[in-house]
Amino acid sequence: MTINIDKKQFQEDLIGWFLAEKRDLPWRRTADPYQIWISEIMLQQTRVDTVIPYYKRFVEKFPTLYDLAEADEQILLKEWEGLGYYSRARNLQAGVKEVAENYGGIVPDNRKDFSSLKGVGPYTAGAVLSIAYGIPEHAVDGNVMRVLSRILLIEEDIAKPKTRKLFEEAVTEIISHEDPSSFNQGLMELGALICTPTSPKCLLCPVREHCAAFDKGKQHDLPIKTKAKKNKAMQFAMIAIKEGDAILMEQRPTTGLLANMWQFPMMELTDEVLPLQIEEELSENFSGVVDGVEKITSFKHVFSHLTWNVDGFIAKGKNLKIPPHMKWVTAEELDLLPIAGPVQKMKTALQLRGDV
DNA sequence: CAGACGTGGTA
DNA sequence: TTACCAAGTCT
Repeated sequence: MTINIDKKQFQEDLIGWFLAEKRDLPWRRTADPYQIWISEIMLQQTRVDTVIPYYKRFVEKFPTLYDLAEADEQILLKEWEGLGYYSRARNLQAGVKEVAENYGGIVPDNRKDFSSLKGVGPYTAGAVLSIAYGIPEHAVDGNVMRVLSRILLIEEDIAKPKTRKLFEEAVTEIISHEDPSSFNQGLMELGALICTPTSPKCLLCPVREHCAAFDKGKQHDLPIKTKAKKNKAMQFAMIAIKEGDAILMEQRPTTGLLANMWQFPMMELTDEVLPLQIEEELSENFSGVVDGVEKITSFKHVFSHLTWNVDGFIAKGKNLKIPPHMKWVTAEELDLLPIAGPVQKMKTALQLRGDV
């Protein structure tokens, strides 16, 4: 591709602006590749304001790479609770363990080795290598594609995986070799503060004079991005089964949605269900007695790709035979289990009633 | 490659 | 309310 900008001047304008205007973020106060790695994983598809408190707690709880490598997965997931995309946490720990075991605890300083780690894709590899080690590697995220699509007037669909390579080539071409860290971060910071998806602040832009879209008045038409499809709805009954003070919880499978997280036992519904039907089905499933089923709440939880419509019930259990992925917990133990959004809503409903 | 994979903020 | 988004990666 042909790039019609003055590279040297562009780098100077971008980096100069970044160094003067950059936000004071927690992960910009460390030079530790491990901590920078954590920040990049947390920031995937997640807002800066959301990440800040999680990042602070996380590095305090797991200050060194070895602290995380040795951490119990339930503790780890509990720290990640509410951040979403939970496989990021488990992949991060898998990556950290590999560094501890195979790299002497030193985060690899080259793309080939670092990219081989779980959860480290092309963006994260470039981000950590450039920010932590000052290596001139591309780090192309959504911000960078939006910013460069405007500056270079690139009209490819950024929703297509193939397009990212085009931007990686562009960055490789124009990245500063004197300060690749500020260059990459500057591109992203510009996307976050100035070159925003809607209403870009072009009059405040430090690289306006390099921008082909601004020159042609097309900044509002870029980037080109095909829209996502809408998600599907599912119906569930979520049942809080109590035997005395103990409450029954189940752990989700090790793969897929909310992997290894905990929840109140759930039944997928095909249509409207009555408390009596729930009693029958559960009594049969647990080879015991489940009765006193009562609906206590109803809510909707929207994930990125699907929606759960949940009816929440309470019930009493006697002499239940439970499978290995379930366990009885006290209210205190319940607070230690990692649970995701919909389960949080159910737990809140129970707490309001004084049931847990 | 298309779809799975969370959450909370904003228009 | 609907839709889109925000520093992506894995299968």
